[in-house]
Amino acid sequence: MSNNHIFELDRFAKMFKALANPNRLKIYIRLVSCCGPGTVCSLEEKDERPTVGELCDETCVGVSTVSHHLKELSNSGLIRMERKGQRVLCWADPEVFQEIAKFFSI
Amino acid sequence: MSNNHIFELDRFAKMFKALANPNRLKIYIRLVSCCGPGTVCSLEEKDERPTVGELCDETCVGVSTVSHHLKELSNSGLIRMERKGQRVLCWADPEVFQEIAKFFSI
DNA sequence: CGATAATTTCGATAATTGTCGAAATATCGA
DNA sequence: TCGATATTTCGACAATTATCGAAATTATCG
Repeated sequence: MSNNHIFELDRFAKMFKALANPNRLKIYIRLVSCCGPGTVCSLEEKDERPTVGELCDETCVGVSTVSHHLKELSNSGLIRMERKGQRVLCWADPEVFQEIAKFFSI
Repeated sequence: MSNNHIFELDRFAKMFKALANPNRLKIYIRLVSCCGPGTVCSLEEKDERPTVGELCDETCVGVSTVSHHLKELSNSGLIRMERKGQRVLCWADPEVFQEIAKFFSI
């Protein structure tokens, strides 16, 4: 942030936009808490990754809305999604998380 | 983030929303680079704080738009503004910056 | 194949946003 | 008080967004 990087303004703005909705932020925090850097999930325990339906239950918002929010989080690069049979597993991208952390470091 | 805080979801979402527009993000980065934590400006050299007009020149966007963006950044808590004669000085709130940094720390 | 379950897409609607130029307001200096 | 400069407010408009339920899609299991 404070260094003279040619800065990927639009990319970061897009990520912040993805975090600008309380429901999406809630989802993202949920995904970081289970699958962020430093968690077991981010290494091996991929079973911890929640599905779309589980996130839907937790946020108490319509499933189509959750699906839409997840797509936006995914498009911004913050999270990843992968089909596993009938379900789609979601997790926060640890490297991108670190990138933002670095953004906010002096 | 990873600790069990009762989390101020809406407040943070609002701050991220303020950063979700490229022009506002640009302004915020500008204000952090001169008036953020660790900079001289945040301590004593308050003369470094840019005015609305200066930010307008740097962003190449209409003055009313810049004024509007600054208000939004200010409303979210990210920046502070203070009238000094004819001009209004702007700077990033160092404590809030730290708060976000902490948010993105493990 | 047919039924069931999970997820996405579609279509719609109300609400919000980014931007501008013009007008209004505030402050200073002479 | 008048004129110049800086900033905010106003009014407008096109674009985007959050949300929902219904329909379509994808995958699993008998």
